Amino acid sequence: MSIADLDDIDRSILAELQQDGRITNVELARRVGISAPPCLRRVRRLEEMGLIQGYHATLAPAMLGWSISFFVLVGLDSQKGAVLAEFEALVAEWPETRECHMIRGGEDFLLRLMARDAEHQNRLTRDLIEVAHVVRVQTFQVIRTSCERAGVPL
Amino acid sequence: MSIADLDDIDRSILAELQQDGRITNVELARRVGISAPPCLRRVRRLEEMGLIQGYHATLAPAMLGWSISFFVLVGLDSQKGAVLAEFEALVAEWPETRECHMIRGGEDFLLRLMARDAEHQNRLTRDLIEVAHVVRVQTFQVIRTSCERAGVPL
DNA sequence: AAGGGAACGAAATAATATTTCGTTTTCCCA
DNA sequence: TGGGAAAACGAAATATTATTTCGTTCCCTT
Repeated sequence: MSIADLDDIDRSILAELQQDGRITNVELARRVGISAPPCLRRVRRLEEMGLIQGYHATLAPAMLGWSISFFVLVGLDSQKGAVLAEFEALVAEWPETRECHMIRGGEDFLLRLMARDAEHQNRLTRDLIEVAHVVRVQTFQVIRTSCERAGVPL
Repeated sequence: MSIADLDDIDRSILAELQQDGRITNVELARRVGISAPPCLRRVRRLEEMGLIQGYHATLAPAMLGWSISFFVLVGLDSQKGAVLAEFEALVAEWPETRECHMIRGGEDFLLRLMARDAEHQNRLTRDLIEVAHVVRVQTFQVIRTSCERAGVPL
């Protein structure tokens, strides 16, 4: 039940499903060079092993009214576990929070948020500054994204 | 052909597919309260409109040997269009590059990279510094990710 | 109120997923 | 190195799902 149990066919399956999560099992089997039943068994096994965590449609943010994406470096006045966990729990409740990474290298957290417009973004930034223990906030507005690959290199 | 053409059922479909991209059309139709044929027609329409850009399996990076994720703030010595485009094209060729955002707010780019181990990460960071026009590099190593939501708020 | 376009849904058909089971391959271990 | 068990395979049968067809309904406009 580890990476060692993966052969080339498994890796091909993962690559194909990462590329197209709605490919049919028949087509997937054809591409990786085995018949449908064992292919499906492999997919189920990869899911059960937790290697495949789920399947998601990728939507177009701008077309849905979420035209602003921005990152925020956040510094807290304490690195105690309870303070960090409290911060994480609070920002995770905001629907605009897409990612919250605890980091090493200058500040404590790097967030990615989405906003419907500039006013919305301003409100989010102000709200963030008001959060308990937050002492520094540095915003990086995304102008354009030239590369956005889902998942892992395969 | 815009967001105005979306009704509540369309939004429900998008939310369901963002949550589970491999749900069957029958189940999707049941959840959004219509029968299968019109549901499928709506999905196809949303795909053609570009609102649904694709479907992807979400894999477990650590289990596949990609245990390190890190962000890098990159500053260049020029903001000329050709220089920016050249940088984007170069880092996009690296398989370890997952995201490359041009940003406003302190530096020029924010990258997200993945590495197999610390040595690999060091090599990537050194390579980045050697890239033409790069004058500043600040690395933020991801210690833990408490929130990672795909897509947009719905 | 009548006409027309768009969307719906039941039913039929096509395609795909999944199970079953006999065969082949792989991998230990004597 | 040979034998045997376990695992994986794939053809075929079955179950489920996707997709098309087509008659009906619902609006919306005039």
